[in-house]
Amino acid sequence: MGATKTEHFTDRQNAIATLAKALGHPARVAILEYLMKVDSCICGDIVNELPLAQPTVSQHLKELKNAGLIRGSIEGNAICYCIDEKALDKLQSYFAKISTKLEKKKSNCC
Amino acid sequence: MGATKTEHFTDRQNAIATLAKALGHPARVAILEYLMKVDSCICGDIVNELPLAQPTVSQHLKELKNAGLIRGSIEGNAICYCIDEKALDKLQSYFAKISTKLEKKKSNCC
DNA sequence: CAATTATATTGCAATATTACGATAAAGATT
DNA sequence: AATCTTTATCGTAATATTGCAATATAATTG
Repeated sequence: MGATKTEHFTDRQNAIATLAKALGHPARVAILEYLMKVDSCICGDIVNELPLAQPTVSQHLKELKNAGLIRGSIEGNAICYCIDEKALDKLQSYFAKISTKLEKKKSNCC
Repeated sequence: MGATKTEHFTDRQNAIATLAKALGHPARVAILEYLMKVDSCICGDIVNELPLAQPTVSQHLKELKNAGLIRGSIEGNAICYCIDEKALDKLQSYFAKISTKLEKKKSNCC
């Protein structure tokens, strides 16, 4: 055991979980926010912004990329990372939908 | 190593990461959606809805509760779980803010 | 082409998560 | 009170994550 039983859940549930999991670490939230802050996707220097060693940051970037939250394009010998809006829109619309549904119900319980 | 260095990040970043992490497993997304679907917070039978053993579900519920996404109240010998709207509003407004910011920028890169 | 710069990968240790059987706890039912 | 129902906890195995030093890779500069 120890491995998530993804096959038992819907694609949609797995997709949301994958995105959420990618943001389930403060370093990755910080990376996202840094990419938001700088106007264009400044290449590099994400490492300098974070209180973590370069290999660790590289790994977090990889996870964000695997989840589809950021893209990286080679720019000389540096790499230019930027946010993938589609993934964030997915999260945004998911939670927006939930919030409006909750609004309607105004929980008749607890 | 292996432990997240939360102390190096802002409270806000940690808070978002905690909520996101809690939804970083499809079973917990499924639980949330089930609680949305049933009108009132039906007590019990979450176990029957999920393809996981009872102790596993109990553990997932605990994590959702610890993250503040759900609340549980004792109702006889059963327990009535329901969504905590505040936590979901936090996520909703976070991603809404990000989406509008991204909209404005229309990424001048990559 | 040697040295530098920027990022990725490897390998590994520490810790966390996932899953479940067995069992406990606590109220409900008979 | 004995049993049933419902949920939690314990113990444990399998796997995943986090973090970093060392090293590799690849483009850039001198």
